[in-house]
Amino acid sequence: MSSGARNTALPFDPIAKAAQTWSERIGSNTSMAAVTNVMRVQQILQATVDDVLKPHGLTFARYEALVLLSFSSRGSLPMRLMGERLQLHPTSITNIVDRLEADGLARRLPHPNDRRTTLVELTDAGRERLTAATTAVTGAEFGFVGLQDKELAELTRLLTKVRQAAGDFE
Amino acid sequence: MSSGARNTALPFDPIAKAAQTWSERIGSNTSMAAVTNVMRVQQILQATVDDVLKPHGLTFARYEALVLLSFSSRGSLPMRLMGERLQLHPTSITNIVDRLEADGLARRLPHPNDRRTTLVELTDAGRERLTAATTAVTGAEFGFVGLQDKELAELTRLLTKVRQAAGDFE
DNA sequence: CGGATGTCAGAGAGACTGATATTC
DNA sequence: CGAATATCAGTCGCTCTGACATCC
Repeated sequence: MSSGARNTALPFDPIAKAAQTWSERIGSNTSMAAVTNVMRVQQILQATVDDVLKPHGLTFARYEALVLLSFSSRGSLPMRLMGERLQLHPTSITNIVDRLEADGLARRLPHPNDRRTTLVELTDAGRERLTAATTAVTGAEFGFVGLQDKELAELTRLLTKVRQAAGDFE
Repeated sequence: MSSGARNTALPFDPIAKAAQTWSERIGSNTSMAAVTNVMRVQQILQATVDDVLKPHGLTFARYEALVLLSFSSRGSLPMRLMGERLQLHPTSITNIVDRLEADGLARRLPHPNDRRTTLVELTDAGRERLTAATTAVTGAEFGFVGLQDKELAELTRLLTKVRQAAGDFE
């Protein structure tokens, strides 16, 4: 994770070049170019955000979990619900909560009515850590550079459409 | 990899909901929403493409490497150049080429002039595998659904702008 | 009983660091 | 000599599958 292969600034866009060769030899390339771009931009954003969060002892996945917990109205969330919102496998949630708990940022609680369920809530340390991390990550604009707010909104609109078509939500 | 947490189709968009809460409590959320969308769409695309490629014994990373090799004019590429084009760490290239070679899809060759350099070229089996995989992956439109060609092009334009601003190319 | 919830063990692919041999 | 190329060993964070205990 983090820095990656970002030392070399190529004199041309390798993805655009591949897209052109693709269209010459294979055919329509709009999907292929879009996919490659999503993959690469995700890689860039992940590396940047993780770099920013590293001094705070967080990864983006854990940061997202903290944000989610801080947004819950009751102050705690069942693990199952966390997995649903973050679109993560139950074992991934277990893993993330394990690490947050080991760092003293979150705490497991028994559910009052349903003993199958485990609730998770932020600790005071978790809240403080989240505040500091949020300052850092918004200061870096989440690694997002080069786009105006209007373009960011358009990007969000297009990607949301994809998620909906893929069945992420209704 | 592959399927992931895609069983649950939520009745609402969790990312949009988080973005709204974010703007109420923290402030401007355009970067945050865009980043989360990129992360999630990448996850969806990766899972879909890997599922399609699995019967062909390939991952997206290996598929990309095969495409790159097939696009080279001389029929072979130095490993260093592969890393540059695919934006991958040298050890990742070693890893990928190891696997392609183990599957008989690519072959290492000594460089005629520079004995530090290792060239990689496709085998006939690699070319055949690539053709079959390309048919499969284009048939699935690389997992990209819900967007018109025009929107795909716009998406590519925006993401390319991000990559350029991030210093991927000049 | 069937279904839901969370955990554990094990595996996998990808990416990193640090060290190393070889060659220019 | 320093710089470049590729490899190897080890590590890490994340995710998955399959099995399991517990509880509704």
